[in-house]
Amino acid sequence: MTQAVRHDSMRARNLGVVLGEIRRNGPVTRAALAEITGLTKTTVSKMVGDLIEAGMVAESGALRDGERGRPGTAVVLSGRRVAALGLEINVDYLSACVVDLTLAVRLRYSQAVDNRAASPVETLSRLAELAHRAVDEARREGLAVAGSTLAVPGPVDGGLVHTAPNLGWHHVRVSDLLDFPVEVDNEANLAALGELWFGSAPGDFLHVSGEIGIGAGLVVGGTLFRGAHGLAGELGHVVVHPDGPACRCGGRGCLEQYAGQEALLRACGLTGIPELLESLRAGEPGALEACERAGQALGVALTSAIHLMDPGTIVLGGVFAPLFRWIRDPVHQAMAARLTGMRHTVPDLTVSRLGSDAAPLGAAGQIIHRIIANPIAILLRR
Amino acid sequence: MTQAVRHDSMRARNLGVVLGEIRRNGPVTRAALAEITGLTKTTVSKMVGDLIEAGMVAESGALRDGERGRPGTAVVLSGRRVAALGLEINVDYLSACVVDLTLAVRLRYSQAVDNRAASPVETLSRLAELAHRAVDEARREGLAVAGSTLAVPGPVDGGLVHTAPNLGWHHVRVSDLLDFPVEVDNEANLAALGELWFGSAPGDFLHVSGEIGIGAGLVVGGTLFRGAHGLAGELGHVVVHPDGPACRCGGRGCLEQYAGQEALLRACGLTGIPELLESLRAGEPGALEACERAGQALGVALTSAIHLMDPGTIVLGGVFAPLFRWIRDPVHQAMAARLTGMRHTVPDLTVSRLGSDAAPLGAAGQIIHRIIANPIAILLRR
DNA sequence: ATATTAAGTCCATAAAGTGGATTAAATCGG
DNA sequence: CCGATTTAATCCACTTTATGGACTTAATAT
Repeated sequence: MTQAVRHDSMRARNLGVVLGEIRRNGPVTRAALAEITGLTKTTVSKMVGDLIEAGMVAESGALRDGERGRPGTAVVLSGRRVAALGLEINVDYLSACVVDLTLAVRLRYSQAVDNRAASPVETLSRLAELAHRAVDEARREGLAVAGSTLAVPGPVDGGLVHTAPNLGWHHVRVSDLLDFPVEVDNEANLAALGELWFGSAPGDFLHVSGEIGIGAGLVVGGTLFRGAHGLAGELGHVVVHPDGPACRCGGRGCLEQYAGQEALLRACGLTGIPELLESLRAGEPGALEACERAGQALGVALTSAIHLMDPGTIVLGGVFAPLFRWIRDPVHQAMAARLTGMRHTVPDLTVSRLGSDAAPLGAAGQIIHRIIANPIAILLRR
Repeated sequence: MTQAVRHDSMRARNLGVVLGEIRRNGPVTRAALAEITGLTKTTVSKMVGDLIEAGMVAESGALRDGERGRPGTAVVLSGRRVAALGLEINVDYLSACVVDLTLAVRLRYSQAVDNRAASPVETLSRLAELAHRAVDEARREGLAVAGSTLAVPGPVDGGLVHTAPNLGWHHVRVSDLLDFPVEVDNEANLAALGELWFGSAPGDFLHVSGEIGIGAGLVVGGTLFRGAHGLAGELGHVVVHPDGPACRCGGRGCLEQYAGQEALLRACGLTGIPELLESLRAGEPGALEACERAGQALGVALTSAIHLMDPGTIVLGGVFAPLFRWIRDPVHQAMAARLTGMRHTVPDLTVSRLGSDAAPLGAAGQIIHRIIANPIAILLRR
């Protein structure tokens, strides 16, 4: 439902529009912003002044473009003051990063811990420690951390982690166990947003994050698609073969049974992804064939996903990123053979540059993007 | 990208918010609207006055609710003046309907024509005739038709019908061949919206429209999901069996090859849906088994769709509506067996009450809903 | 050196919503 | 049955925010 607009919310929204255009259009003059937004120069000037005062925007010198007439002074986002904290809990590590308003990564922490062996309380208290360290260090650099988001490997509904099978979590309400406010979201969702904001993906893509399970995040028009209950994107359980091997989800022939990390390693008799990469580089036939098969299955599942969700491009991330060289062709062939009749073009198949960093970056980016869309909260805080 | 708000657009938006709440909350008093929207009574009163003057809202008498204090006078949407035209071209008929602002169907026209035998120009000139008749008759009843939408059986991108295989259309730009402005959209999309606004579906569902092909429209939070190029929802080509029979799309084992109208009839050796229904009612084993198999395949495809798109409920429409009695159980069983491990609940499986009327109703409803969201265009026209 | 052009600021004005006061029309209690 | 209370709707002076034209500033062109 659309909300009513009042004078204060009009101003709040317009501040967000101006700040958003400053972000999109790099160094811009106030006059250009007025043109872009449709607001008057007066209004834009006043807003830019407020944003500068709040430390969110800075003047970046005169913009001499060779045209005649008085040159404008361009403004850009400033990373000096406002920042956000991105957190991730995964099976064998914790990580945190601090990102400023320009989306520059300012701090990065990582800690190897086996979280399967620990209780949610233990894990979260370790995480809190990491988070406090990050916030303190950020403050020493003059950054004010305006919010934080936590990525967890499992479906999340309104701050409640329903199940994170690989962590052994059930019904964990994270906010009850942390001493600072945090938003919680699914790792695959945040990884897709990370790819959107920090990677090279355009505004429409399906990001496949193959970790232990296989998740996917669909971004359409720069917005994450979440479905009715926030459970969309479970690519790992798309049916590849209705009579295939039983899956831990209760179904049969799910993609995870063909292209999941465990299935992949089992198929070539290896114990870890590093070993698999080594075998692939050595050209061992068993490893190559296992990848070929996994790629074909992934191509079949992606075909269904493309018909249903119509993504712009496909970005392979997580463990599929290092394996890209070897799975690209089988995936592409399986898709091309099935899709060309219905669509003029088969979606591009690309690889994520971010790998496992995508989720915490997306987590921090989510806060930053919310601030840029609605900077009034920061203005009022001062 | 969010647009800047100015005084005029603030008013335009708030008018839409007020009108939307009048629609949602049935007969409401001005005071209640002020509470709901967060605007003041003064503002709401002024807007309701304007909307009444434009004939979009009417007072519906005093609302005596037994509470003490002065009773309010309730207002409701008025269907007196504003209306929209919904049009449909399908393989063997043309249809048109006029719907007023309250979503009451005021006029309905239908014409049996074999559109496969006709050129797009012929078909569209017949359609124009039907449309003009509808608009004239509506005017005689005091209705002003504010816009129209046309449903076609095939993917549409910005007014261009790329291919409508069952009509034999290729690259038809409809607006060039009609003498009145019309929006064009895919039939499955509009059928889903018809189900949303005229049927009994809640705001989150996947509407499956099985006609010659099998399409689907996903509605999330009352909004249709279209994907990156408007091609989302091609349920008929979700892969059920990667090595199954070849499909006209170039793939193998698509759902259409198991549950499409042609496959279904071929499996039991019958020539039409009426005959199939008769056989089913007579309990003939061949027909029952064909339905059982089609239902299982549909259940497998829906399982993939649910994992990927997380719909609230599933609504079966088109030819699946009359077959519902016989396919419900196999579909449900196939879904339940595969889904229960991952989700607490399997989406409800319901049947559409609208059948083939869904698309033209959705077409007209789309115009009405746009007017309700942005009534300023109508106010200015007077 | 002067004309022209464009950027940014100033200021009076307009548009729209706010909030408290007022009037209207009910119910409640004695 | 009448006054007190309560809620609806309207009225009006005021606030917030954006507008638009005038003005100032700083560059290029002639």
